[in-house]
Amino acid sequence: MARLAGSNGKATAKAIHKHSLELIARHGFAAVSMRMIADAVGVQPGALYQYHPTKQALLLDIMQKHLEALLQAWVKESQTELPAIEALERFARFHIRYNIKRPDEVFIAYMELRSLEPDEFKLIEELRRQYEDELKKIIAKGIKENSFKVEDAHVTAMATLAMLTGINTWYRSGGRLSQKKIEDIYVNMVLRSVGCERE
Amino acid sequence: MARLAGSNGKATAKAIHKHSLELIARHGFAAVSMRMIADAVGVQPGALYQYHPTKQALLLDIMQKHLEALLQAWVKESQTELPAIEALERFARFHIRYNIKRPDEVFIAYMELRSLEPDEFKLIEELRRQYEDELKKIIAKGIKENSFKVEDAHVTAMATLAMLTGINTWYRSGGRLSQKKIEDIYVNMVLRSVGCERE
Amino acid sequence: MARLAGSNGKATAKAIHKHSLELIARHGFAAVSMRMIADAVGVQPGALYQYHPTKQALLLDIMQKHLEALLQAWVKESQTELPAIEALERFARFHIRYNIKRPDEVFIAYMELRSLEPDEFKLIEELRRQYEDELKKIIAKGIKENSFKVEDAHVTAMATLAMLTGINTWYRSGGRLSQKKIEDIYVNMVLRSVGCERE
Amino acid sequence: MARLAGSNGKATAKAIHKHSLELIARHGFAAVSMRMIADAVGVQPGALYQYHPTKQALLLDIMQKHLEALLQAWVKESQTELPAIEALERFARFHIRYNIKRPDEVFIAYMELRSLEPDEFKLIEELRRQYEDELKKIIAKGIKENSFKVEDAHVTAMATLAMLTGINTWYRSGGRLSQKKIEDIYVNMVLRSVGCERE
DNA sequence: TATGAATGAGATTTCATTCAT
DNA sequence: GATGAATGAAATCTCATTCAT
Repeated sequence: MARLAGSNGKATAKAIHKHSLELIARHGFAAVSMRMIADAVGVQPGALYQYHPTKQALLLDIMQKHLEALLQAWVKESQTELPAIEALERFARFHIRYNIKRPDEVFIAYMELRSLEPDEFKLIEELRRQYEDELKKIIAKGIKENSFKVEDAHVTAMATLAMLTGINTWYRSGGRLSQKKIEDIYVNMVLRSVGCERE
Repeated sequence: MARLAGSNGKATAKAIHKHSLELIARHGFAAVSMRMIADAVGVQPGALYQYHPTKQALLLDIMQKHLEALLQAWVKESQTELPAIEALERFARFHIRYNIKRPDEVFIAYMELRSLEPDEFKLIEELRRQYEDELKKIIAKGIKENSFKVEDAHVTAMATLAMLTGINTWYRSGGRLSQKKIEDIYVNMVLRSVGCERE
Repeated sequence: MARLAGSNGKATAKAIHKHSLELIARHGFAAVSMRMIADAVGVQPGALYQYHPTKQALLLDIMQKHLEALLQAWVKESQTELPAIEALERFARFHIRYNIKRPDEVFIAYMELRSLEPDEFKLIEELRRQYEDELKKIIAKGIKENSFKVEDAHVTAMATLAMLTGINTWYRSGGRLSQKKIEDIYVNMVLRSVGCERE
Repeated sequence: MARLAGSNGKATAKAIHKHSLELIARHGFAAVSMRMIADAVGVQPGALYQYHPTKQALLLDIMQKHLEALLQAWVKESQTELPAIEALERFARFHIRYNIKRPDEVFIAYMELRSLEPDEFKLIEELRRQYEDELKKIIAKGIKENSFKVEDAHVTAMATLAMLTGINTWYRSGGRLSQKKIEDIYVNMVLRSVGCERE
């Protein structure tokens, strides 16, 4: 009918974001219908189009916001003057902590790349590349400092990221291991894998 | 119309498998229609139902066949009496070699779990668990033999698999590094990450 | 929000009329949405309902205003005491001149009759009939005066109107022929077609 | 569900054509929904897409088929060696007879030009131009033969066509005048309008 | 006088699936 | 073994309209 008493654009926008996130992470973008999202939000499907012109645009918004927030959070956390070993540890801990709290965003950013149109894909890939570069820079520094013993900087970065991000495939909060413990285990594995033993 | 001269069930079955694989890997199960598959195969959509009772069954068939073949291939390759270090190296090399040749199957087996019905999911999860157990056994052995220094057998197995399977996210045949070289780099990282330095 | 500083009802009403006219003429009533009109005017769709209770009413307003203005203009132009030949020429020149300046109104009045509700249709048809009757009266007079040689007054009127109104289907201002020249050509054709030669 | 016993593609295609024609002529292309057509035909809306890939394509098909049939019919009817006066009469009679039997096609071909996409429009315009050229050739011949007295060949052709096609706006079969009588009246008006008196 | 948020209905189109042939 | 014709349901998106603000 019309505008409901008490209805509020900002609140609806947030609700759409939240429920899209959950639904797309659980079922996949292609398997989630606008009706499902609308039902979750508590509006009619047509109302969604006040906030995103297409279903695609909704997906792009989710991915873009996530990656931009990730980058910004790392920029805040990182310290340029750190030795490579400490920088790597800091990166690993940051990555685990940030991602473990946002499993849906992380999952979507990785799984739904194929659902993007070419231009959208380029945009997201660029953001992802920027984040990967942060790790590559640390590894390159470690090599130059002679603190890391690795065969190939690029391969090492990819392998490290895969390992760290992989936590999300099995971690459930409240499980056998505390988050802190998991962080420690992974940090040790990562450091050993780049050939730097800590006693 | 009736059966076309020269039409052949076995060939059609294979073609369906091949094209489903490619299409589902590229676009995702939910985004692939039976018509798309039929077009790729060169038949009418109805013909697909001679080979798989539903679209779901087609997906299950693909995933099940892949995991069973993977397990069987590993059984053939593995040697029970090997020391853990060598067994881990053998496993890593096997995993890389096998998966790098079958990116579509691997991708689907990982990505489309959520597209399965509960019963189908249980079946596939059981196969996946069997494969993971092979790696866990090796790690457990290494711990008992005192050749590995790891904090947690389960976490180590998960992290190792994530690292190895992650190759598929960036590897393109004909790239900068030969497959052999990649194998070597990853084997070294894996061995170092479980705390066992070689030479 | 509330009324914008500088917003002005009269100006908005005029803008709605102008842009509706253009859009409906170009795309057809059914193909024009209230949103399209609102965008062209530069307001939100809801604002249109301050001026017309429904989309239908907007269309009726356009058609009615046009036909009433046409009739009034002819009343002003016509002179009852003229001989039929001169009256016919005057009518033809008037019709061409008036319509050639208002292609959108003419087009809509003819094309969108079917978009009207029965009652609206009756109202518009009555206005149109009044205008046709003006021509029929002239032709009847010419027959009585023996200055026209035609087989059927009604058919002649219909044919003449079709011919004259047809100009709008091909005329573009600034074309090969001046408006004056077109008028002359058509007047000659019309007069000849009712069998009255002028030397 | 599935193919119905006795269902037949050719018959359905014809039914779609017939009912689309009627509905679009009555309500206009934009105001006719695929569901309306499907209901008239007696199938589900989806079934229409076995015959035309889009609603647009259905419209184009109707217009193109009509204009091609019109041209072909005229080619069959025309005789190149006729004097211009007789050729014009023959054209006028053909046009009236052909169009009076197909009011829906004629109406759509004229009214729905604006519903076409640019490429479709070009295609239809070209066919329409070919038909107009047939009349223009006759008029040009009459001018060269000195049997017509007209000011401008193009304008005369346009005016003549408008007059003739205009019959469809008021003619209803079974009305006051027989079709033969209407033909005669219009032929006389047309001939007089090009300045050629017949006694 | 106008906006901003929403509705409920309906538009075109696609889909998995069926089954007579 | 495969086609050709169709279904019934659902998808994305648009629309006229409403009404609190």
